[in-house]
Amino acid sequence: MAIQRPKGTQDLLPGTIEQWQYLEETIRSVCREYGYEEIRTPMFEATELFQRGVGQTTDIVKKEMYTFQDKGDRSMTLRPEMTASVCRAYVEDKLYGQPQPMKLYYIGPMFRYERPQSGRFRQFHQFGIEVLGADQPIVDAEVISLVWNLYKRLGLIGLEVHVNSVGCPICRARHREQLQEFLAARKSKLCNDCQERFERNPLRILDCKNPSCQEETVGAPTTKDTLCEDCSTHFEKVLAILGRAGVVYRVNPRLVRGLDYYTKTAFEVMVEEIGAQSAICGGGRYDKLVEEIGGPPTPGIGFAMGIERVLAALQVQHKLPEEKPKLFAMLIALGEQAQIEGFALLSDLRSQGMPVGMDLLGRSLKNQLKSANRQGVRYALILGEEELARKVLVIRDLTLGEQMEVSLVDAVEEINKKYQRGV
RNA sequence: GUGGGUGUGGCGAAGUGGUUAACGCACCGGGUUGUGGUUCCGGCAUUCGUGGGUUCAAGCCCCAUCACCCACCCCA
Repeated sequence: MAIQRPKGTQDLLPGTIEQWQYLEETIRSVCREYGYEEIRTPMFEATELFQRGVGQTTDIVKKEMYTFQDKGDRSMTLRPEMTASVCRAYVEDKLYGQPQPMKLYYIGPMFRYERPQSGRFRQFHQFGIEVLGADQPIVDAEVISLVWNLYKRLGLIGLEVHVNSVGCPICRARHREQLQEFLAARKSKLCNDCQERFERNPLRILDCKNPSCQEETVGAPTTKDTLCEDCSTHFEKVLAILGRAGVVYRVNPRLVRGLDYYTKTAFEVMVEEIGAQSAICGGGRYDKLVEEIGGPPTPGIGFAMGIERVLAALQVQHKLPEEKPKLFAMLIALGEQAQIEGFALLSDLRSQGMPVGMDLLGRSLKNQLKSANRQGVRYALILGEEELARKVLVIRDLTLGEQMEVSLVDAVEEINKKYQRGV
């Protein structure tokens, strides 16, 4: 058996790569409009960065990291997410010394060692943004509204934006305590998974899909009941701004995010119809993270969006742009001399910005035309010995089935005219 | 890590023990000397993921193995 690509990775081939480019271009223009600048960080980092940044107790760190020893016997890890890296760069490159806040975005591959399934890969791609150095509720609203408007521009429908506040470390601890108290009596009625979650992550029980667990958690204390004054007003302000901006959201008091670093605002965007992994975006505020990895106390907020999942949603909703012909014209040269002259003509056309091609397989006139037609090329530029002798070029419109002759000296100009007209 | 499903040419897909492995699409070539899109003709799997086994005989049965898919956990 020939060598195969590693499990959970993919080759992006011509035909789909255009969809990626379209999505990336749309992302970049929305980011530009919101005043975000791109950041690129290494694809691997010291393992410790993720252990501290993402959190020792998370599944990502406990079982999903691609970790290896380098030749200097240092433990390195392929990045499973990028927030920790961006915060590391913020500290290491002293971005706190620049005008604040830093508004950054990234697009790139992430790596998690998991069993692949629909919408889940070992190498997957995320677009994300991070705002560092601003703690105002309006920042939270801007971040959420950026994704919202991106999805709107892409034409996605049927999305659900869930918003919650997980509070600061103080009220979060109180919530956890009250929740455990509430659930203690019902623990035996919960599913096995939830019984395990009881100690490790009781908040997650609220999110269990098991119907009986949902029943048992009715009336459980929510984050909303336990938020401190500061967290609660922050949350209210975020919601007010979002509402006025036209973002349709749902407050979901059961929304808890999996990564340890979140504080206050947490949110998630879901689409059904792309399979079990329906979250296409997740994010929130992380006011303690920069400090955690050794930087100055700095508030932060961001999100990560799964490129593959958004593409899947665009696909099922038929919102991807149609495939366009790659070439505008195809030169059909007959005879060696014509091939040499035609090749030079192509160079001229290309230098004017026109995408043009010619047969590279030595095919007959008939098969060259057939091939041009199948590729959806609009014009065939026929140059044979006869044309060459008369210093003319036949421009054949393959859509209309009509052709005209132009003198070779005027050819580039004539073709360019058609190109500019878009026909 | 756990459970289920699938594996036939570039793609889709017949075939459920018996001579040469349907068909469709795509691709390549041709239908007399330089004009495509329709049509016609031809080419394109010594072989059915891989390795064993059963049998006179296996793509079809058994075992193992690998790969992919889906779901759980969790997440983008």
